Amino acid sequence: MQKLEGQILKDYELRTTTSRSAILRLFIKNAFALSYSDIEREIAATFDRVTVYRTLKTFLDKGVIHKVLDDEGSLKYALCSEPCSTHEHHHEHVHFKCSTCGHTNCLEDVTIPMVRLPKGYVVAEVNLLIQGTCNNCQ
Amino acid sequence: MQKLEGQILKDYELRTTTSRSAILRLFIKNAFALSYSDIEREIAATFDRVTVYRTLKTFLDKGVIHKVLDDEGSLKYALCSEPCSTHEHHHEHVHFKCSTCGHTNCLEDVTIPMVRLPKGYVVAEVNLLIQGTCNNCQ
DNA sequence: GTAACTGCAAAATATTTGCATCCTT
DNA sequence: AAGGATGCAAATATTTTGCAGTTAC
Repeated sequence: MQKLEGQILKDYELRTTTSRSAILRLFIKNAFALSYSDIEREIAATFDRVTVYRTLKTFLDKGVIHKVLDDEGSLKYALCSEPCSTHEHHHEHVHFKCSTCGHTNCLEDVTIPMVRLPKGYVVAEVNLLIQGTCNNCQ
Repeated sequence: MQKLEGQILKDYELRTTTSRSAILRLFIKNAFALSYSDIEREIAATFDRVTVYRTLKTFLDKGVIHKVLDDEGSLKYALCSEPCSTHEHHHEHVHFKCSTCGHTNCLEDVTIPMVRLPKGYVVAEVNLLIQGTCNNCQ
């Protein structure tokens, strides 16, 4: 079952405020990554731009959400999954961007195969962005 | 041997102008990916900001350079290698960002292993961003 | 000569900061 | 009550557009 926003805020020791709850709810409702403007589009009427910026920053700092790279270079954000935030060593992210529906989401179950790097390189973190067509848009 | 900027411009059927040559020379000189501000820092005195933006756009459109995703979400650019621009099917990029020196470069020789995706997903393009320590910074 | 490129000014966007007020705990 | 969060105003940064003058071919 999906966690509710109140619980998430409590878990991360964040105060429950209207804007945080609303933004979190957006992330919960949409399974895919949201850009700043996605969020603003849905919320701007209610909350100040600055609040949205600051809330995202707080969530990032606390590890509630993480950055998702878009192929165009625009940044998006997505909720961190349980393992992502609790296990220190979970330093891999696989994101899939569907070129049809335009949505980007995390593929939690996909693991990145070992990559052979040239001598002398040490890997700390790996990010994989895959583009193509998702199962819904086939 | 490294190609010279004049040759590159000719290859891509672009007019040879002072700013294009200068910006290309920057990319040739630096083996790593450059952000817009990296470029401006070195060039701004000589060329207008707008020219830099437009030149980068032209280079992107023609395939002279490609976008490099940064873990922070800031965009960088790097020269396309021969195979990158000539072979239609070269749709893979591996970039390595060293957390010590901060440079990001393309690992041309590294190929991305096949990734097993859930049923229904079709892959068109893959981007891998690896972070860690590069061979120089060990 | 002509189409393409550049620089300047200015518009449009995006992001950050300071501060007074309000709200959660 | 107190510290943290918000909203507003405004500063700063980033990117885009229009247009007139210049340049490569």
